[in-house]
Parts: sequence; structure tokens; C-alpha cells
Amino acid sequence: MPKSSPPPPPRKPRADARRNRERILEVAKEVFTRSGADSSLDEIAKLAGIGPGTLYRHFPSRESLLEGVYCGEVEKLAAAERRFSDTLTPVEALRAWMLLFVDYIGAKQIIAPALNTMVGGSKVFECARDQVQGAIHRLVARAIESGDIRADLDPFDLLRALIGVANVASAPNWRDSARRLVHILIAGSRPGA
Amino acid sequence: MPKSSPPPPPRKPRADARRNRERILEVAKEVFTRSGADSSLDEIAKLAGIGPGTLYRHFPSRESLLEGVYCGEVEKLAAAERRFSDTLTPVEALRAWMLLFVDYIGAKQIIAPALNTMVGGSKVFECARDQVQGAIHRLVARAIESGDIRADLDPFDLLRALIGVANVASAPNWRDSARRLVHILIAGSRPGA
DNA sequence: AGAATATTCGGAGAGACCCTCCGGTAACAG
DNA sequence: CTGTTACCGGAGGGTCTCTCCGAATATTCT
Repeated sequence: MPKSSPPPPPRKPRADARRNRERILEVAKEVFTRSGADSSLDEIAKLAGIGPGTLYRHFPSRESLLEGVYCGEVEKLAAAERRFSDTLTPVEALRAWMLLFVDYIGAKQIIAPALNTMVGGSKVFECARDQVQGAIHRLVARAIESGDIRADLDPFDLLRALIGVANVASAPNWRDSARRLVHILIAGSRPGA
Repeated sequence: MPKSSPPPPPRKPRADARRNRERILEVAKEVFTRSGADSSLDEIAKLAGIGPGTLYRHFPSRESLLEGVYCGEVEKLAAAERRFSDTLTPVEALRAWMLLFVDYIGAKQIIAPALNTMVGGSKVFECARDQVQGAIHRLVARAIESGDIRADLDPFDLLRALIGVANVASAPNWRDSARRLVHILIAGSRPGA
């Protein structure tokens, strides 16, 4: 007689698997930050002290590894959205969050190609995309409600601009430039403009 | 006794060399537009009906090939700058040129990584960079003079934003989004803002 | 505790790509 | 027409990505 219960939680993951997964994320984050998004995956595996097979079983594609690495950062961004919304005026919360976004994303070299999928239709990066899109959507809605931002502003437009700005994070003083651009974007989104 | 005249024009380039160079540019433009900036160079050579060696002699690096392909487009942008400056008010000339930039550059998928070097310090892309930087510099200077744009606006900031926006040219309706962003950028650069 | 079993590990290897080198060949000058 | 020069094109070394499979190990059941 077969078990009557439907397939129970198959088994709990093995300890070494979890350890390896975390070590991979740790090393990948460092290597991506240092050498950009097209670093050698074999090099990451070697630095993590595992074989390429193990790396590819945990993260079948380069993009899935990038997603794994930056999902943590994205959660911090989502948390910041809640914090800013609680402590700042709507438009200042939006500004602060945008500045933080530029710092967080731009500081890590070159997530660019992966980020593009965030506004595109790709299926990967779902977790990150939903969180970021939700955050900017709420921030903009609040700022529109308070009358500081034009009602017809599409939050995605701002998001695209932010990602674009973060893309160009190579010039020597890109950071100042990016901050000035955030101010320009917000000024250009005011009702009077 | 050596020739007294300094090295005369060494020789005129061979006919097949010029033919090959043009064919390479033609094919590369199509492939880059279709498959992005990291297409296989071997594939381009094969499609052009030549060997890899020939491709690499004409264009030693991937970036130099990209520069060769897009230098023509950039010249059209420079020409448009002159035309707009002659026929439009300063701020409208700036707006029209920015919209044209987005159309020209964003329509070709993925020049992104190469474009980044345009605002960065890289030595490649010099021809294109100088033309584009000169154009936006003149447009902004004229608009500042007429009082429609804040005097402390850095033209490079706008250029970086444009390149960023063009980077994200993947979403279904990126074109409308990009046009809205140009308007936001200009509105945010006005003196009152 | 000890055996059975399922899952993970890690390296070997196929395929693609980038780029270089060099012998053959075709164009230009005299 | 002949010599010289520059160009052509493919073969090949090195690197990277990603897959496959035997060996090793953690977890579970008796």
C-alpha cells in the first residue's frame, strides 16, 4: 500500500550544499564588483574552491548567479524605501531613494546588462525586479498625492533613467554627475515644469 | 645618396583592401544591430566572405570596429546639431538634438558598452566622442546664453543621461519612455527649477 | 550503530570564440 | 613584363562556457 500522503517535503537540503551556495555568492559578489559582470565563471569556481560543475548546478546561467548575488542588495533598497517613506516628505523620500539606488547599483561595476532585463520582459531577475519596481511605484505615487510631482509621471521612466545612469558608472567623477542628474530628474518631474 | 624629399605619400591603398574594408563595415553594422555588441567577430568575417586575419588587420580590436561602424552615424548627429542651431530656438534645438540622439543610438541595439568609453577616459572612440561632446557642449552653451537653461548645468551630465537611456533600449515601448525622459531632463535643467 | 539510498561534488572534455602568425597571392611601380 | 610590396586567408594556441558521469558523502531507515 502506497503512502497515503502526497509527496511530503522531499528532504531537507544537505549541509554542504548550503555551505557551497553561500561561499559561491560571497566570492561571486567580490569578483563581480572587482572585475565586472563578464568575469570568468570558472575563476569564481576556482576561488570558491569548488569545481565548475558545482557552480553550474547551483546557478545554471550567468544571469541567475547575478540575480543571486544582488538579490540581497535589492532587499536593502526595499527596506530603505520603507524607512524613507516613514521619516521624510514624499518628494524627499523619492530623492533619497534615487540617490541611494545610484550609489548601491552604480558602485558595483557593470551590473548593467543584467539590469536591463529588469525593465525588459525577461523572466529572470523576477525577485529583484518586483521589489525595485514596487518601491519606486509607491514612492512616486506618494509624491504625486502630495502634489510635488506631476500626476502623469510614469515611475518606470525614472527607473529606466536611474539604471541608465548607473550603467555609465565608469568616468572618474560619475558619482557627482549621477547625483546632479537625480536632482535634474526630480526638478523636471515637478508639476510646474 | 638617400632621397632628399621626406617620405612621400607611401602609396595609394589597394583596391581590394578598400573594398574589403567597406564590406566589413556593412556586414558588421547589420550584425551588431541584430545581435548586439558582443556578436562573434569570426561570424562577421565569415559573413563578409573574408578570413579572420583580414578582419583583425583592418580593425585590431572589437572597439575599433564599433567605432568604424558608428562613426558615420555620429557624423550625421553632428550635422544635425548645426542644422538645428540654425533653424530653432536654443532650447528647442537642444531638445530636438537629444531626441534625435536617442533615436539614432538607441535604435541600434546595445552600443552601450562601447558608448561608455565615450564619456570615460578611454582613447578609442576619439573621433566619435569629440564630435558628440562638441555638439552637446555648443547646444547647451547656446541655451544657457539665451537664459533657458541653468548656467551651472554640465553638458556631460546630459550626455551621460542620454547614453544611459539609450542603454536601456530593450523594453517594448522604450522609445516613448526615452522621449518623455528627454522632456523631463530639459524641464529639470531650466533656471527656475 | 550500520547499511541503503539519494544527492552532491569535482574534474575531464566538447564546442565556441578571440586573436596571431605566416606562406601564398595579387596589385602597383618602373 | 618583372620585381617588390602589401594584402589575403586559414591554421592554430589559448581561454572561456557549459555538460556529463563516476566517486564521495550526508541523510534516513532498520
